[in-house]
Amino acid sequence: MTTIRDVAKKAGVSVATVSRFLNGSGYVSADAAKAVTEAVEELEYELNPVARSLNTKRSNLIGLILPDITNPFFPELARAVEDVALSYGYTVILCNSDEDPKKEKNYIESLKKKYIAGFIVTSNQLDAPHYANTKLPIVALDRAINEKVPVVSSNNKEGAILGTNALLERGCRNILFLRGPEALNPANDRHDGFMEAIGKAGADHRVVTCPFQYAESQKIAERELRNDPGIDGIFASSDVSAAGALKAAVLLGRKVPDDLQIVGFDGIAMGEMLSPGLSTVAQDVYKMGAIATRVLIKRIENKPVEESFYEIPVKLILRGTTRSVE
Amino acid sequence: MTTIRDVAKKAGVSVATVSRFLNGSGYVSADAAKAVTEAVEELEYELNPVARSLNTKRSNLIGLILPDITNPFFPELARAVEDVALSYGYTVILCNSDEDPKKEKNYIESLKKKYIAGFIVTSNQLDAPHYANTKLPIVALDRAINEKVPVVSSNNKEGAILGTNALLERGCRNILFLRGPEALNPANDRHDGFMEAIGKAGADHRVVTCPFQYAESQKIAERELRNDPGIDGIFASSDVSAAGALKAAVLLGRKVPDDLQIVGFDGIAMGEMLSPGLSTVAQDVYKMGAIATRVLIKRIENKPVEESFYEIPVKLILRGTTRSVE
DNA sequence: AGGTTTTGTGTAACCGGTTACACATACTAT
DNA sequence: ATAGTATGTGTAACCGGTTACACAAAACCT
Repeated sequence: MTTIRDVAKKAGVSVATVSRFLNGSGYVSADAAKAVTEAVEELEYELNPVARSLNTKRSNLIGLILPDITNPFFPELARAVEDVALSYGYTVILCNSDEDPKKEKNYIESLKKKYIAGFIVTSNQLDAPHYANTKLPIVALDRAINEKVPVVSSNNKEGAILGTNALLERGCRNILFLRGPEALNPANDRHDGFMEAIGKAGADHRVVTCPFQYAESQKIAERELRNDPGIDGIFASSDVSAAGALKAAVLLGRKVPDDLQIVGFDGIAMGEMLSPGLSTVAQDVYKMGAIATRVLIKRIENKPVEESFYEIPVKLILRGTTRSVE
Repeated sequence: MTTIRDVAKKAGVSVATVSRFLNGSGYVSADAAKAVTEAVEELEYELNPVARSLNTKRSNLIGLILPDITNPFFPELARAVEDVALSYGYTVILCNSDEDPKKEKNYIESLKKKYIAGFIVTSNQLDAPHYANTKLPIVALDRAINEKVPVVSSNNKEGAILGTNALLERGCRNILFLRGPEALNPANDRHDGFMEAIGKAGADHRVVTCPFQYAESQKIAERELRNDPGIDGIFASSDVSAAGALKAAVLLGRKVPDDLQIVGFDGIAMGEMLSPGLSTVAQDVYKMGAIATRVLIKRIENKPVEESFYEIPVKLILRGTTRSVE
């Protein structure tokens, strides 16, 4: 392996000059620059990032902490993070936290020892005191940690209004809202949006808390549909819940979208595979990940960050679980 | 930050002794061990992995190279890899290759500089010459690189026989097989299995190549179903293709499973959300990832590896797209 | 001309570990 | 008693970079 000393010798300069040239720090004459460039070329020198890390106490590692990559929401996020990180020369470390603060803390501490450059943290938990102490650059998705940590999230409230109105405009007068867990910021924002839209329209409605899990959602939807056969619309706070509701409706023999219309939230790929295809309020997950990563890298590189709150617009996608509006 | 020198001073021994104790290498007396243990405790010393890496030229980083984490097959795999890696003290780096050999090569070379410990490589491409040169431990999923690289894969042929027989046993006499791309090992094994089972039964059949993509699969299935209304069974080489076929069938008004039965392959979570639920030959993706990681870590740690080929059994999951057998 | 500032470079310490080697002592075997 | 092995420890070089500091030459002042 060729080292910086080999390069220095070949170029007839000192290692300090080589290092300065390579880092663009300090003064280097044109002659020296040329000699170093040539030596690097000839020796096919490549800087050793570990040696560099050891004394700069920096690295190009980014930690991506998420509850579970298996959750259909996260792969696309991870993909975006990795794409952007790669394009800036960073490497992504995958951390499944299972929402367990202990696991999160372990990741943070063990990666800190590797001089990790920063973290992108996705969690459903509202608070996480152990992040507050961390001096490292962090960007959060969907949750506020403190004022100094930039947050990227979807325009959840607007999205819920969009979704609710889609049902109202298509004639729904008795809407079941499958809201997500109270502990989740986004779920609460969506709830606010739903209430606002439904309040304006003055339509009948019912709100039920429902985890973002398929089987459980199906069970809850079935119960609600049995209890109140008059329900003519379901707005679910996640596509997985919507899929459960759709399954329940089909099993109960409810005609979708003729008797019952359904709108989900998230826009995961599965939506189009269902029959009928799931209408949904789609988040631009890729964009969320990409922006979060760009913001993080700006922070890491001490470049100015314009804002500390980024709201990504959502988009209504209409498929077969809603009728066309007359 | 406390260093090994601080510990040495506090314990009244040399740094060499501390290092030997910490690594369990060389001789350390009981007295010295005790003193070092106490000093470590009191100073809350934690070893710096970067400094260690620099001169051992080793690390606890594992590279996970896969085509695209967004593909529903991979999140579970990634999860398994990360779980097992974590339990052995390793850290996982996520690499989306897009099946691009250039990207793969870049990942490998840039991670080599970080003294990465090994790679788990998942790819659909059959060959990858640049892996052959790498001296690093590698474990492959679903593809052979060379004799020295252990391979983990599903029992694809058996699975295809299982899936095909499930259709035959339920009365299918004219089966469409949506086979995957010729370039993929697993797809070819599944094809072999299908041909063997169908040959034994002597049933009518048709084989069509079909990418593992939803929209395309739907189109192909629709075309085939129109061409031959007598098709009473579809065996798809992936669940995504099966989902496309199901959609096509529903849109054409074919009754599933009464007129047409469908079996997929993979066992992704989406299968149960479809209506009717998708019968499928499920791979134990988590297990594949877990085994691959354990084998890799054994190789990294120079422990003996029993085999070089691990075949993970598949499991038939029957849901609504197949009838119950009389 | 002489003083300042800017430009340019090299030496050597340092980041925080590991380990080769030399040396010392204790235990065995003959 | 004596060589030979096992046990135990410390010194210092090394991994491959970065950077503080000292110093020299050139460029810019007034």
